[in-house]
Amino acid sequence: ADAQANGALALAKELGRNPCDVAADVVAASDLAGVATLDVAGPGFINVTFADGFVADQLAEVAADPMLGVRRTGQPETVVVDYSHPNVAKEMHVGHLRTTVIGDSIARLFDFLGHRVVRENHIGDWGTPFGMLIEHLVDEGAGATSVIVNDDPNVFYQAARAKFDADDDFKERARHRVVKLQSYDPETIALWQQLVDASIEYFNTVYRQLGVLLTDDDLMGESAYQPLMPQVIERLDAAGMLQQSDGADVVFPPGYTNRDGDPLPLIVQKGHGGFNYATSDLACIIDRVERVHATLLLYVVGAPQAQHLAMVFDVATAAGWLQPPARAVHVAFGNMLGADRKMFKTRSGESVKLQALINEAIERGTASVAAKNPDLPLDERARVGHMIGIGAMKYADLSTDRIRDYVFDWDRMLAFEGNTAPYLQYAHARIRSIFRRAAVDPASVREVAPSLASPEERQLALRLLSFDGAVQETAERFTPHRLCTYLFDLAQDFSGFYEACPVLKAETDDLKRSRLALADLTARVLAQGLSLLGIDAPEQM
RNA sequence: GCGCUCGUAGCUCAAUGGAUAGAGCAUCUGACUACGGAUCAGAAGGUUAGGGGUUCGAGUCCCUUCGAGCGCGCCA
Repeated sequence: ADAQANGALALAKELGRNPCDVAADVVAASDLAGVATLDVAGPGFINVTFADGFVADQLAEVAADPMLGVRRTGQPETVVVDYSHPNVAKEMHVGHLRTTVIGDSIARLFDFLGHRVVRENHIGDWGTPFGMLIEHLVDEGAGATSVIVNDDPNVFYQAARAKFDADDDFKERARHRVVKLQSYDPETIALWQQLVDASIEYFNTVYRQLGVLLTDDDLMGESAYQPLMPQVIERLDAAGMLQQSDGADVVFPPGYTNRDGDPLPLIVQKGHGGFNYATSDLACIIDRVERVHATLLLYVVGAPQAQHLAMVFDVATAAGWLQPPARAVHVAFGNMLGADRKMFKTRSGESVKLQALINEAIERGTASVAAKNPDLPLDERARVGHMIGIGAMKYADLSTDRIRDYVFDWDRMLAFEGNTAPYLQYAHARIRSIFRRAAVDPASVREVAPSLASPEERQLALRLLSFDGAVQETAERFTPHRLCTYLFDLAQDFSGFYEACPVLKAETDDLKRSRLALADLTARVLAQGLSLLGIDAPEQM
C-alpha cells in the first residue's frame, strides 16, 4: 500500500494531476480489495485497515516460519564486515566498544538475511612500533608477554615507549629490529609472534565476555596484507595515477584540499619507502574484492576517519578495483560521552579500559538480579547478571542513531523502565514465566490462529507482523537502532496486551490458547531481535 | 581558512520529503492486594538553534547565520 501511494505520487507529478485524485484511482485498482479497506487521507497518504481474518492468517504464517516472517529478498551477497580492529600489545579501550558491538550486530543481521558474511578483524599487528616492542621483549624475556594477557597491555607498551624515548641505544636497536621484521627475519618473526599470540589471547577474553562472534578465523591483521603492498603501488603506477610529492608516492583524488587550498594527496608510499595505512586499506579492498569476492564492504569505523576512507574508496574506484556491483560503505559512528557530555574519560583524563567497563557492567547486572530476584540460585544469578549487564551496555550503544555521539550512563542503561535491554529482557522472561506457570509447551500453541477481538490483541498482532519491515530497514541503512526501536515498541505493546487481556485466566480455553500463541510469538520475536543485536534473552531474571 | 558531522520537550532519544513532530525518564493525576508492580491508563511539557528558499507538503532537501564536536602530507 505504501508503494502504491508513492507510485501514485510520482504518477501525479508526471501527469500534472492532483496527487489525491491519482492516489484514489490507484487505490480503486488495488489488489488489496477483500482483505483490507483503504481510504485516501490526503496527497500521498493512504489509510489501510486489514481485515481481522487476514491479520490472523498472516500471523499464523509468521508463527510457523523459522524466520518469523522475515523475507530474504534479492540475491545473497558476500558481505565483508570490518570491525573491532584492536592493536597488538595495546589495551582495548572504550573506543573499541562501539565498533565491536555495532559491527557484530550488523554481521549477525546480514547472516540472518541469508548473505555470506565474512567478518574481518583488521588488528594492528605491523609497523614501526614493533621495533621497540620486540626489543623490549628481548630485554625482558619471554615471560614478559604474560602482562599483556593477564594484566594491562599498556604497561608493556608504555615501558617500551619510555625506553625508546630515553635511550638512544635502544632506539637504534628498535630501528634495526623494524628492518629485520620487514625482511621476515625468522628470529624476529618468532618474537613478533609471541606478542601477537599474547594479544590475541587477551582480545579473545574480551570478546568472550562481550559475547561477540569474532574468532581467530576472523583475524586479518595488517601483517596479512604486506605481500600485497608493492602490488598496490605497481598497479596505481600502471594506471597512471601515481605522482611524486615531497619525496613520497601519492595519489591526488579530485575534490580534496588541504589547509592552503592545494590538492590533498593520499600518501601510499612514504618518503623513506615505507607503506602506511592508506596502502594497507587499498590492499584490503583488492583482497576483499578479488580474493574474497565481496560485493559489499562495510567499514565499522569512527566518524573522524570519514575523509580518509572517502579518499581510499575514491582511489580504489578510480583504479578500477572497486566497481559495481561491489561497493564500500563507511558505517560511521560518533563518540561515547560521559555524563558531562565530554569525551568519556577517567577522572585523571585517561581513556577507560574496556575490561574495566565490562567488569562494572557484569557487577551491576548481577547486583540488579540479586536485588530483584533473590530466590534465583547463585550460579543462575551470575549467568543472568552477566546477560543483563552486558546486554544493557550493548543496547545502550546500539539503540541510538550511530552517527551521533551518545551519553554513557550506567543508571539509565540498566533501568528496567524505558528503552533499555533489561526492559526487553524482562518482557521476554515474563512470557516464559507464563508458560512455566501454566506448564504449557510453547510449541503446542504454534498452530493456533489467534483471535484479535480486543484492540490490544490487534495492536500486538500488527506489531508482530512488522518485524520483517523493521529488520529490512535496519539492514538497508546499517542502523541497529531501528531494530531497537521496533523491539521496544513490541515490548510496550505486549505490556498493554498483558494488562488488558488475561492469558491464564481467559474466559474460554480457546481464548487462552489464542493468547498463549500471541505471547509465544512475542517472546520468539523478542529473543530473535535481541539475538540480532548480540544480546541474550534469559528465561527468567 | 577549507571540509565533514551534529543541534528536536527540563533530561535521554525517535521520526523514506507526508496526517495534529512521537517515545522513555523526571513531574502531576488515577487503576488493579497484582497470570512476575521491573505494570497499565491519563495530564502537562515543542517557534524542531535563528533566518531565507525549493515543494501540493520540510525536523528532513538547498542557501545563510549561530553553537558544539571532529578532520585537513608521510601515526593508524
